[in-house]
Amino acid sequence: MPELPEVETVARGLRRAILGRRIVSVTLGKTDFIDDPVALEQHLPGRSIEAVERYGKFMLLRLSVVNGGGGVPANGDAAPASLLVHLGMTGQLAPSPAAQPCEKHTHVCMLLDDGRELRYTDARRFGRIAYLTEVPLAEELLGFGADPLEVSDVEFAQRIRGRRARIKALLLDQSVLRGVGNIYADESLWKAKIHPARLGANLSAKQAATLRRVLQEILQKAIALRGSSISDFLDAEGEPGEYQRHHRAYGREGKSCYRCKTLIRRAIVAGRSSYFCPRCQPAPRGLKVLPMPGKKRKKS
DNA sequence: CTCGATCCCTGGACGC
DNA sequence: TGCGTCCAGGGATCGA
Repeated sequence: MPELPEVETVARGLRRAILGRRIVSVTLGKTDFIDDPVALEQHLPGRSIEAVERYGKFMLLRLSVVNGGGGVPANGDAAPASLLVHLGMTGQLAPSPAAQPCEKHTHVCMLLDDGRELRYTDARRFGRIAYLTEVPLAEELLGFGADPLEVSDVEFAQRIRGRRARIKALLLDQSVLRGVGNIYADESLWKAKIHPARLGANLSAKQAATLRRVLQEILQKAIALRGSSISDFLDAEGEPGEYQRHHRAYGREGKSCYRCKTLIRRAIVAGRSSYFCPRCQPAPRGLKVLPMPGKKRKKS
């Protein structure tokens, strides 16, 4: 489940592996998660990858302007463009030798000028790929919130304490903060001793400041350990991350809290499994969060 | 504004 | 072994 640290890890790996490489040709598999598949086939070949950036959970592969020997390219690629990639739940983007058989669920193959292929595989296809020129890209990125690693104390407090939504929902909301997902939301709330169902507006200034600080510490540490590999996250070198060993809340239902030994519980908050210590992270008064609707099925 | 429900998708876990 | 069922979750969307 690639969140900010995992995406940052992949982006760093790609920078080392494919920067400056030219895309020779593109082969597509299933394309229902690609904005405009034809645009990839038309506009990627001939361009080189000039930069790899991360924006929240997105990666941005900056493409060179094509200038094939003097004239304006026939396909109009004389303007800057980027390949926007979201890994969704199960997406992987990594180079492989072209001779190596493709993994199952490989949906995009970009042959590079050094005999490798940059391949995108994604079993569930919750990811997204889009070829975008400058203006559409800028519009695309407009709606996103602050970078959690950069956000100031004041801005963080404004974005959180000005809202009556649950803090868990706010942390997951990409228009509030870009890049935080379920794992790092739960980890930071545990470390800050804040219950996920608390309302943003009800956090004290001190709690908001603590939350911002621990969120940044956790994200930095997770990046240093190359992300969390829960089920199938692999970086651009095909290696798993290590941060899952440091999880204190996420996925630890029924295990004892590292601080107080109370058993970690799970509840659905903001529509997501949320793990917390019921003692360290006291529930807000009047909380109506059904701790786990049992085996709730579709209503009959 | 905020909420929950629903859908997308497949692999893996689990029950029988 | 093999089936059926449930579940995970980021994000879009829609109705309450």
